[in-house]
Amino acid sequence: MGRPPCCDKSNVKKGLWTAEEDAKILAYVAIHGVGNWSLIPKKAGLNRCGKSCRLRWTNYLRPDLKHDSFSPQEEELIIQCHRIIGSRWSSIARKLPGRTDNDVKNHWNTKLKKRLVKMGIDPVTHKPVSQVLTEFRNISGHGNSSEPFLRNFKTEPSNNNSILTQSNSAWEIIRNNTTSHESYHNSPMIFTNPTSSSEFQTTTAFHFSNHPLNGTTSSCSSSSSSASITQPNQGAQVFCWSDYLLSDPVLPLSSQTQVVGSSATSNLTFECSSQKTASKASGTCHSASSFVDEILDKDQEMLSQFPQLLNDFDY
DNA sequence: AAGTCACTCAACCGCAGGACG
DNA sequence: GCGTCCTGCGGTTGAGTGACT
Repeated sequence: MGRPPCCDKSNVKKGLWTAEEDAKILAYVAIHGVGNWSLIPKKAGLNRCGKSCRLRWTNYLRPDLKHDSFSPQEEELIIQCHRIIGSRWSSIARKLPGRTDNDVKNHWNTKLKKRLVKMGIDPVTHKPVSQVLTEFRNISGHGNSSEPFLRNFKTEPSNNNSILTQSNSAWEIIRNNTTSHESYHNSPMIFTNPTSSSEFQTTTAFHFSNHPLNGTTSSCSSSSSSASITQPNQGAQVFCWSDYLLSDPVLPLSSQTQVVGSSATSNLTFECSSQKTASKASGTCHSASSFVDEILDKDQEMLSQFPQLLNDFDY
């Protein structure tokens, strides 16, 4: 059972705001200040949802907002921030005085993303598209582009943007070419750590072509500046990935409790720079850890290594 | 001039988390 | 601990508008 609606939607006005409605909001806020948005429509004489009033104030009426176009410096900052933290628009907007998260989000989606695509840069990973595709091919271990999920990666040599005209990014193509089950069983899943900068960006790909559910073995690889690209089955350290599947409702328990390490049944490897992770991964399975724990560990590791990078953002 | 298309951006939606009783 | 309310957030939608045919 979901939450009840914040207001009677059948009786509230929707759509664009009139100057009169704006004036009512401004007058009310000037006297009473912001807050208690659910009461404002009634008190200010507006036939609007309180949430809508808050949004109108936050995104348009606030006196500290800029309404001019984005400067090149602001655009550069958005791109840099997006590269580091991804689509956390509110955090990015806090770096841009006078801009709202909605402004930043819209500007990214309508201008900056397309600009990067035109430049041949994947707007998700902020890497050159060619590099993303090369890494994908390498990581997947499927150099043969006749693989169904790789067909879209065939590019016209004369048109560097041919891929991206079909979708927003190589990342999306990868996602779009996999159903949820395909991604589990047949296709690589690539994760980009949103808290990493360009220099420290970590792209991790898990290749489940030999998922236990298929009755065979599994492979996994990770690539980053601090963790070099490792082809499946070539990793130096054994990664007990099945630990992370213990609570996976999709998988039968018997398939999830695969033992690796000395076991020959798994070829899965995971190379990483974290000593903590490495020690955890070497030999013994750490069944108490979870995938989330691993990500948090990674965040902590990054925080300790590059505190000045992450201090700029609110988490 | 009229119709179509593409783009922009204001606004909406649903979800999550915190505060509070 | 639980339910409710409020607020913040990110994704998505659709009206408005200009460019193009």
